[in-house]
Amino acid sequence: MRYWLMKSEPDEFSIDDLARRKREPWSGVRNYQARNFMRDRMAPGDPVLFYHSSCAAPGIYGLARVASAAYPDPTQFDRGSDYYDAASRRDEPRWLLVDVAYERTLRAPITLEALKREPKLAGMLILERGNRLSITPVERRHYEHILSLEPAA
DNA sequence: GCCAACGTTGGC
DNA sequence: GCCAACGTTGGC
Repeated sequence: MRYWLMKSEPDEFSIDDLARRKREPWSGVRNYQARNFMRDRMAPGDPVLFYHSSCAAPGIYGLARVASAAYPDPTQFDRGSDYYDAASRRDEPRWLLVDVAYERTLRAPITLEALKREPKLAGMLILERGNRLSITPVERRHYEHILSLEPAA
């Protein structure tokens, strides 16, 4: 089992949206490294940290799980979609997605600011300078430490 | 295959 | 809105 962090802009799709939908095809990934993670490394059941980016308080807002194997992202063939890719062919799809299932919303978000303050999280990809990858693997010890930062119920 | 130009991401 | 960082594109 592997652990992951997946970014989403809450204006586009937030943890609350996922809570309503329960399960969502993670469409729109247009980066080869992120695609390869989904294709080669992700497996159903893998835990996911749901991260809000490009917002007032970026950080981890909830927990989810990978809910399918990778399969072709239909938006790449949809001319009306922002994610349309004219160069991708149906017989050889360039972009893939996985379904993501809602697990729960954190009692309080663990902000990027808070993550940066944790010496034990040094080396996490999300904290590395210039990292823009929308899907990153997370070490188990980092995942567990992050959960330990959640305020008690 | 190099690399400059360009586009995008995402924190601030 | 700015801009640093980084990925992609395309001319050569």
